[in-house]
Amino acid sequence: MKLYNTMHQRKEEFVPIQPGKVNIYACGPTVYDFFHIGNARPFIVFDVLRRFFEYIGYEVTFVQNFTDVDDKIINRSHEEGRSPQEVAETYIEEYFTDADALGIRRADVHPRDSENMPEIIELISILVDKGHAYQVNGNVYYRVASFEDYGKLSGQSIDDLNCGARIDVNDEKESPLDFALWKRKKEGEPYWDSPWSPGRPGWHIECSAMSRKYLGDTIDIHGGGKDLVFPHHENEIAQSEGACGCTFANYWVHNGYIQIDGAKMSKSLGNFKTIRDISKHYDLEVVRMFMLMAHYRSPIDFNDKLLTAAGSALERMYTVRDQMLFLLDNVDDHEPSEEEKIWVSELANYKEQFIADLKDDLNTADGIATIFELVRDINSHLNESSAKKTIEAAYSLFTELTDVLGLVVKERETNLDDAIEALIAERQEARKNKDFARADEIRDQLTAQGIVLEDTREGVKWKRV
RNA sequence: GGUGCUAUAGCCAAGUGGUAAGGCAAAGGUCUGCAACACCUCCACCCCCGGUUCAAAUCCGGGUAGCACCUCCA
Repeated sequence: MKLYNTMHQRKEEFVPIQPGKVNIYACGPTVYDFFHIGNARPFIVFDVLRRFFEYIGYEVTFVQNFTDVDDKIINRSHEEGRSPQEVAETYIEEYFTDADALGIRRADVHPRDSENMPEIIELISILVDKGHAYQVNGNVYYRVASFEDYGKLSGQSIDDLNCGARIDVNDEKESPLDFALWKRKKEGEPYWDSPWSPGRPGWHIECSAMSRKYLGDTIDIHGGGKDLVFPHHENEIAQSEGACGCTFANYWVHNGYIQIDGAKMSKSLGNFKTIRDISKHYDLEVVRMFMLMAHYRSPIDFNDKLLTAAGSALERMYTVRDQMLFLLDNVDDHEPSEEEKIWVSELANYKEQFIADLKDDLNTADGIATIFELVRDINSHLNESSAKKTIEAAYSLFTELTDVLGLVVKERETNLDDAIEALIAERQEARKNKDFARADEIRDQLTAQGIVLEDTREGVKWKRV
């Protein structure tokens, strides 16, 4: 498995700390609102990374946090007139609603800041003891100058950063680059007791503390969106490595942005679209398809036209899946022919190719291309005279591959209203009597209801659109 | 100013030295009562200019255009 490691800015062969095992920490959402399509990308990417590692035989431990103590949540709670905890709780639930619809599996652990205060405070204490942090008036800051590797992930020197920094005025800090580990509470804010003051953690320390607690001092993979490289992940490294004196994460994996009209989508620019909004117009599986059709590090533009195209592509996968299920129900159980046996044995090439695609830095775009080659092969080889075993082999491979991507997950619909069944029967009767006007009338009527009819050699079929 | 990224068909998008995957859309065909699905066919001077090489979309140099980070942000 090769992964692009932001730390060294190149693809590297993945070597796990423990053979056969991989642990992954992905930065999760700050739960103060519905998440948007830009947030969704890393959730989907790391979900696929995890599924693929499992597919090729790794035992995966996957941790994704919820940031539930934060300025944005506090602001929101003031706006809504309820407690920060209630705001966080609400949006954690909403996260799962959207994530489920996107086919994102639950992490093994979804830790929250509020539930890990002892670990966060302990980590800050270690940093203070080691001289990497200092206290001023109940606030604790990280002393960036004490960590000589600072800037190694983002490829910048402390001097460069100092030079370009748009710094906030803060007399308490020794250097503008220093960042808060602990903030003394202000009026109306939630707080926890600590050796320094009643207050709350800064916005980088949680990930260091929770990664350490659940996965250990050194982990295999740490990931998130590209915009987290600096300062978030840079600061995490300073905290974690400053505290333990060892490497924090062996591989740093970052996904590219979603753009709107070529510009970054972000909450601050206000040009974002929430997944919840999109779900009103599209099945969210289409969004997943759309994301995976590009490599995770490429920036991708988002608009309705592209989403519609992704929907058509996904539909093609469903069509072949349903066709195989149909054949399995209707074909008799005879022995496969010699040609069929050869064809089945060659299916293994698709699997091999698919694995090679994803092993190359999780190239899902290539993986999907391979699946479409398989789709064409299936469509041109399987029919009502195929042997059941042959169809089963193709079906099993197809679902195996789409499962890795978390696509084609909806079950085939098999039930229709009696009224619609009756209409379909009436239409068949009309067609038999060459009353095509009536037949087309019924077909149009059903289309208007979202039921598309197809007259095939194997009989009439329907699907919902 | 510092640090990175991107530029491939109408649209999207893989491909990192051997002569352009895949999807969407359009066109022609087979199938169909007509459609739809499916299948077949068709669709690329790989941003520009130099260079290295038997061979470059792919490597090197120089341009041009766009984007991002350095500030909360996936």
